[in-house]
Amino acid sequence: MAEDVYKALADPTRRLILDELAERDGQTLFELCTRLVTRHGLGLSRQGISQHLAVLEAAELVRVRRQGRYKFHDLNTEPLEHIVTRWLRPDAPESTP
Amino acid sequence: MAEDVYKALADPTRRLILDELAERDGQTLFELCTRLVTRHGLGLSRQGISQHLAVLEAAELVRVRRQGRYKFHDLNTEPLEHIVTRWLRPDAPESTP
DNA sequence: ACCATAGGCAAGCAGCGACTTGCCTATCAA
DNA sequence: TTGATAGGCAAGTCGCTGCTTGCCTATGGT
Repeated sequence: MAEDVYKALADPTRRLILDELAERDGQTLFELCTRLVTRHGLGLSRQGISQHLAVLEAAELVRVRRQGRYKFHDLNTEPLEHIVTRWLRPDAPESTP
Repeated sequence: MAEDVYKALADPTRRLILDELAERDGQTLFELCTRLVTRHGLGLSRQGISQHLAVLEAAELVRVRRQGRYKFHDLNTEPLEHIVTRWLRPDAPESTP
């Protein structure tokens, strides 16, 4: 659902995960765990991050590709486009010739 | 705070309020009440909408101008710009010459 | 002065969501 | 095959938040 995007972005930890993936795509769950702890100092269980990734995946903000026993996560910014254009007024300066 | 924008957008009722204001700026609380009920069919108390407006106002998505006993609400889309550009990758096609 | 309208404050309830803990499955290396 | 690594499932706790109800303030009309 496209409506899940707003819910997915509501949590600050999920936004940090998106930040991490924006910086380096294709990270696995454990990579994200260690980087979130060491770089952002948040103490969170592995399961907590896994659940956050599930939400981001449901919102299609994160795409997943499996390979062996690894599961790589890629950022997908496409759903973000719609959430701004929804409320852009028709009086936008660049749309008026 | 800019972080409040995500929280403000998380609720579907608040998004409807933004829709209403995008269509017609400068509505008062009672106007929004009646229009949300009649046009979108959601049964919500006046106080509920008032609290939603407080959240939107804190996120600076809605600006307020008082006049007599009336309080008019205007949409402000400016905070929306940042929430997309935050995760836009540097590999954007239009930025590469 | 009176009453109706427009809005605000505060307490209370109920449900969702974030997080943990414990256990289970699957893949790779030795 | 055994053990270690990568990840998943399910139940349970706890706090936040959306919503209601009741009462209060202030402005405007008559």
